[in-house]
Amino acid sequence: MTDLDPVKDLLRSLNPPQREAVTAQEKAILVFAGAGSGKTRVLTYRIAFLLLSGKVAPEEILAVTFTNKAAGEMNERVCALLGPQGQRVWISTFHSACLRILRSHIHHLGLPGDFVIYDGDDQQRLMEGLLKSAGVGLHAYPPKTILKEIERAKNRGIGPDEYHPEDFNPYQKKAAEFYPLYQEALRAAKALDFGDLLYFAHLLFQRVPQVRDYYQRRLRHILVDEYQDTNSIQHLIIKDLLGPDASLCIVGDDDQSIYRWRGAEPTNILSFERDFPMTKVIKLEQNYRSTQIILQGANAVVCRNRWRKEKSLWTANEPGDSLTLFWAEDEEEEARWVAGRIAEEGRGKYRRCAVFYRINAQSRALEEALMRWGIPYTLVGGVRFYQRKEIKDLVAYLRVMVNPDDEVSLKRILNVPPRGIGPKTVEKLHTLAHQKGCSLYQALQEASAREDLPQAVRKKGREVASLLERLRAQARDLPLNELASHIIEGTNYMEYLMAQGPEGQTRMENVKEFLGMLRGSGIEALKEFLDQVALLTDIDEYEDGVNRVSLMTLHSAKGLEFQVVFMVGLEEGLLPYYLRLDDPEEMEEERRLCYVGMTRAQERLCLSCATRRSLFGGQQRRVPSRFLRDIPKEIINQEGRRAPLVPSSWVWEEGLLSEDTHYEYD
DNA sequence: AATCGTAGTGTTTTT
DNA sequence: CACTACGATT
Repeated sequence: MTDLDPVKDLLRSLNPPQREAVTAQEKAILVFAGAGSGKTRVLTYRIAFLLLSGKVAPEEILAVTFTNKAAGEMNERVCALLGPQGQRVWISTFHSACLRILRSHIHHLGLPGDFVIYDGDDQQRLMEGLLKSAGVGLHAYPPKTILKEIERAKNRGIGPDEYHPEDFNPYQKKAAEFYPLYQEALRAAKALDFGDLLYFAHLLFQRVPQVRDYYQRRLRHILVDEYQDTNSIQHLIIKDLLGPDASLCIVGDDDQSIYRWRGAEPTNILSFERDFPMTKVIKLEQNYRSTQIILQGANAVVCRNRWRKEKSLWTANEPGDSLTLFWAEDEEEEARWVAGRIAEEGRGKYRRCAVFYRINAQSRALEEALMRWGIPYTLVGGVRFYQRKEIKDLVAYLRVMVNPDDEVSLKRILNVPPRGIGPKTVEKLHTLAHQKGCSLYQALQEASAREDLPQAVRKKGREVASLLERLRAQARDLPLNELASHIIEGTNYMEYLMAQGPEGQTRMENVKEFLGMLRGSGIEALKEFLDQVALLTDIDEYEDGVNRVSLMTLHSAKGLEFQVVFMVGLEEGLLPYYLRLDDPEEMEEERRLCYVGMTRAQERLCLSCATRRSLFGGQQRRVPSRFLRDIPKEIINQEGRRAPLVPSSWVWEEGLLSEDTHYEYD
């Protein structure tokens, strides 16, 4: 029987701390939510609770999630609880939220609202151009490294004029030099990079108080998920948005912080109470997801971290089966074992199963084995769909339709497919643009009228310019898929791909798939599409509900759960990854990564490692991961061959196991 | 300007 | 192994 009071009805299914988190009235609420403790539920119920109280309107709530997919799911769940008014709650990622804010207010900063978003690839091309024209060697100063420094600065809210690192290393020196130039180039291209989306949002709030006040007045409740993975600038943005009377509820788990390398500051959550003195702290420690044994194993791994908030996750679930460990000869045997095990465990219900690995390169052996067993699978991530050359080419065309000033995109397509506009011609166009102080696109328009340019250049220029202009006119109101078809026809793109042999075949498939994904018509729909594409993540593309095994990296696995989980490659150097062994803090993050993977499992957790593995070209002898060693052996059931016990005298070839890492199985 | 071949290099995780 | 950069050739 359901209660007539919807609020009571809502709260009945929650445990006491969950209920407390949902109903708390404090201005600052910090929820430590262990893995599988129902935090998404708490967040959605809290939103529902606020709305049902009748004192809060949907527009007054902002919920920030980590991925677009999570945002979409939360939106669905809120709507399921409340009906259509749930649609009006603002649920979004940091990046999407900032994008929306900037689209309507960035003009206050003297930037146009119809900017495009540059991804890492675009950033690199842009930086490459700057370095080249400044005569800086790309080998001595890789664009990537410089960009990393700049991004680091942006993530901490440091602008181009304030960037003066104290312990200048050569890269930082170059970064300091090029940061302003880079920003200028972005501005000229009417583009913002990922970092800018956050940095400019913060800048906007700082410089233009009336915009900040508008949001502060409007937003009475802000909720943030995965707070352990926020960086400084995101923390600042939350503070900007939070008005004096608004309440902030953050949810997170320091044990699941796995994005420190990307600038996330777990201190944001750990020192939250210091930032907001009257914070109400709630701990969700009951796990509803996993068996006791899975939890015990995961805890054994993570509790060895020194830098963590003490907590005790427990479950009322069954003890469950032992963890399974398989010691393979090499990665192929490992993959065969996984496939065989899935055929058995999955019993045709493949969607129950997932395989996690540290790096994408590991997926290959698994794919081959699964294919051989006839087991359907989906690969999350890897070479991202929108990162593929052919797709990026088409996206570049579409971008130029919207924003001809986008120089990186224009340069990308100027000679794709090849139409005789090589580096020399581009150079000439560039000088022309420089002389006239106009954009490359305008220079292209004018090229045909210039007597001082060679015949060939004028002709080619005229052809491309008129093609692009024609398409641009069509972009105004044509359905997007038709527009894209016109691009393909107008450029003979398919013929170009066809000439690339068998590889071109798959590319053509991709292009066709891309065409199928285009919806709507007109320039506004196009803009919206481009925004979406820019902020898409691997996991956003992941479609659950299909009956397939899921293959993904441990990072992508965050936030998901599966009945049966396989974690492969539990070896020193792979997990923990060899590049992160020296720094103890990074080492702890590897440990958390392992913990995140393990806690995704509901019923069964199968672990594996190999004694030999060919990776990066060569074959390497491998030693089992120290994380395996931390799991009490009473809960491990070794399958197949008995594990080769690892004598402490084994020192890994590359010296990754130092002598003080006493390494012994008994 | 385009294309093909070779040599050399460096391999994470992603908004 | 896969990718790129660069150089020689068409």
